[in-house]
Amino acid sequence: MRDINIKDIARQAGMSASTVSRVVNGKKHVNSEKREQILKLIEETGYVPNKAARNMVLKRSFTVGIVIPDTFNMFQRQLFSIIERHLESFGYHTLFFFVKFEDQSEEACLNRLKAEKLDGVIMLHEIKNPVFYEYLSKTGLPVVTSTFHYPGISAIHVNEEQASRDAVNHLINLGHRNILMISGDGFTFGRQRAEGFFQALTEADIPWDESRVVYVRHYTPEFGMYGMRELLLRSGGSGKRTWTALFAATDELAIGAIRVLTDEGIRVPEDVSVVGFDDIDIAKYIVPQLTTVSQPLTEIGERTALTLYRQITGGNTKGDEMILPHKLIIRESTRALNR
Amino acid sequence: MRDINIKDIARQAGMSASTVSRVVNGKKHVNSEKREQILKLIEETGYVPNKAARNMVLKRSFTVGIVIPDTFNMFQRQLFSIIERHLESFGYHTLFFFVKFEDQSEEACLNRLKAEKLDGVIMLHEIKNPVFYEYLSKTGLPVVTSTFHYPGISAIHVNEEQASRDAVNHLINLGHRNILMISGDGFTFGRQRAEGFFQALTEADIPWDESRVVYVRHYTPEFGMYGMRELLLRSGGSGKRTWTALFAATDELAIGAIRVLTDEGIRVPEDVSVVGFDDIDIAKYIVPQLTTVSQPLTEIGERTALTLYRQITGGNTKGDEMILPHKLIIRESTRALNR
DNA sequence: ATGAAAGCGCTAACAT
DNA sequence: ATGTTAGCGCTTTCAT
Repeated sequence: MRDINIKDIARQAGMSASTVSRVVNGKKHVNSEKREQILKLIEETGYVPNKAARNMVLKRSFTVGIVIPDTFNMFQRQLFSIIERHLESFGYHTLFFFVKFEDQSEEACLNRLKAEKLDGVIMLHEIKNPVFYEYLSKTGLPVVTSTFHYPGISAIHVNEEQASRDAVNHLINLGHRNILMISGDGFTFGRQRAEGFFQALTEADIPWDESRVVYVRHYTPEFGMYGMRELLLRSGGSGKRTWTALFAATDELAIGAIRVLTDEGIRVPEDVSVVGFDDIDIAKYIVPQLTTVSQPLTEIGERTALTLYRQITGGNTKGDEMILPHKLIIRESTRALNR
Repeated sequence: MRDINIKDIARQAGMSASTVSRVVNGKKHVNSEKREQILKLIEETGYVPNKAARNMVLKRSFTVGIVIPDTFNMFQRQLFSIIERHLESFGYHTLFFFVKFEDQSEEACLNRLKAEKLDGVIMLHEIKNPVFYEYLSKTGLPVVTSTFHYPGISAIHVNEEQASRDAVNHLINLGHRNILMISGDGFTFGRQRAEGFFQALTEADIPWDESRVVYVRHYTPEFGMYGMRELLLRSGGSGKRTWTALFAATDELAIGAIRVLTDEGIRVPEDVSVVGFDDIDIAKYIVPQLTTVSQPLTEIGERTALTLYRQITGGNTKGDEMILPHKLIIRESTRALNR
């Protein structure tokens, strides 16, 4: 069945395509009787304007691209739902660009980006290839990065180092001094969170060396298990454990780590306190409820969408960096060191 | 900066747009020297064909729509990643249609669907409005439903009733007879899983009435908590507990339920055994590791993508229903009733 | 093997 | 207020 087009409507109404177009786009200067008639016809026929044709002549798509890792975690999953909702309320559709782990994926993503005539781009994923950013700045395409920062591009994020320091200080205030960390080497935030960890130790005059942190490949429970096992190995096995607290760069890492600890007969929080990061949805349901750093998900999503919208509609916010407040959420997985 | 188009390339190469088009689309009948020259030019300039123009003339978009609930859970999240990957390997892009809880969202979704000139649609969400299905069958648009079935539409899913029966039988075999269930009223699978629950009880000659199942609004941990509290209330509070096992229609429901049980001082699995459904990623990491029914995620994703691809490319598979095998995964959250 | 020309469905400038 | 017309960037006959 051929879809019906604007000319079909025009013909059936006995008017021109222009008039139909005006009605469809809610323009002024059209007789209200004719408007009604056309609207009725549209309703009856189920006519919907062909988007490709529309995009072509308008040279835009009313669509915003969201660049997100293929393996997006629950934090990102929640974030993009919020962003998608806000964008929709601004009248934009959302097109996802899943970046896979493979190298050429970034390039493929860029090519699709070019072909789409997007109105703007939101990046929830830290692309490595500088060509990507060059293209964005060269074309002047509105962009905002969410949860990380790239020079010259508007960004919405928390202060990662400070947030980590707060998490670690919570542990220190609880009396812990021998603290380990699992982080990842994939993205900037992994290094920033580790940096905050070291800063907190330094400020508390706790001696440390690099071996206190293990860097894993992905921020998933599975890699949390790997990281925890490695840390256990480094510290001479669970029998000779002298450390009493663990900071994980993401909640999912923490969940994996807790799994290993539990299997080893090490109780959380009785034997070891654990802090995560992100405050993903399930953090408050699992046993033990996870103490974690909460990023203001809703606000990040809102501000990201709004900042992009402002850029698209001309308010020049390009390059602004917005740091939103994080919050330490103390739950059951941490407690005072009993000694 | 204006994006460059096919004419720019043609002019720079001193050839016609037709030739460039042939090269871009890998057609025969073009001098290999000229082909090289054009390819080089494309490389240098970073030219990418305008998708809207291409879609318009071709009357298709090489894009598949995926209809998915706005609040998609982790199971769906994993599923759609797999589907997206496969579709991409077939040369199709993916466009997401998030259906929100509000009523008019389904209609809005249908309108967008119409405007997009999609090559096919995959539904991971059970749309209620019959107009939706009418449109699909009227246009002959390839469609596959995944994880549920609608008459006349190709479907890939497990046998929900049987899977539930298996889960409940596992509890029964462990000696449990007083078993409760949390399900949802939102979608068909919620009713099917409850149906399987009742069937298993009947088969084991365990008397039951409807009050053994509580139906909650969403399949989330939060609603798992509500459901568990309601069940506790119905059975006279945690003090007078006589039931010993719980079947939750999704793992997320189970996680919320376990949270409430833990808060009430009821231990899992020592006091109460819990079975979930879906085998979401974290099910094997949480404490206790969740016994659950695993849907063959990878295979469902593969078959869904493949079935749609076959429909698009003419192999007539329309209306086929494919039932894939589920598997009971026994972990730590269930154990034999000790009495 | 290549180019000229038509046309996809739509919007907007222009004319009336 | 409404219709006519041109043109968006591309593919595809149809000539040559």
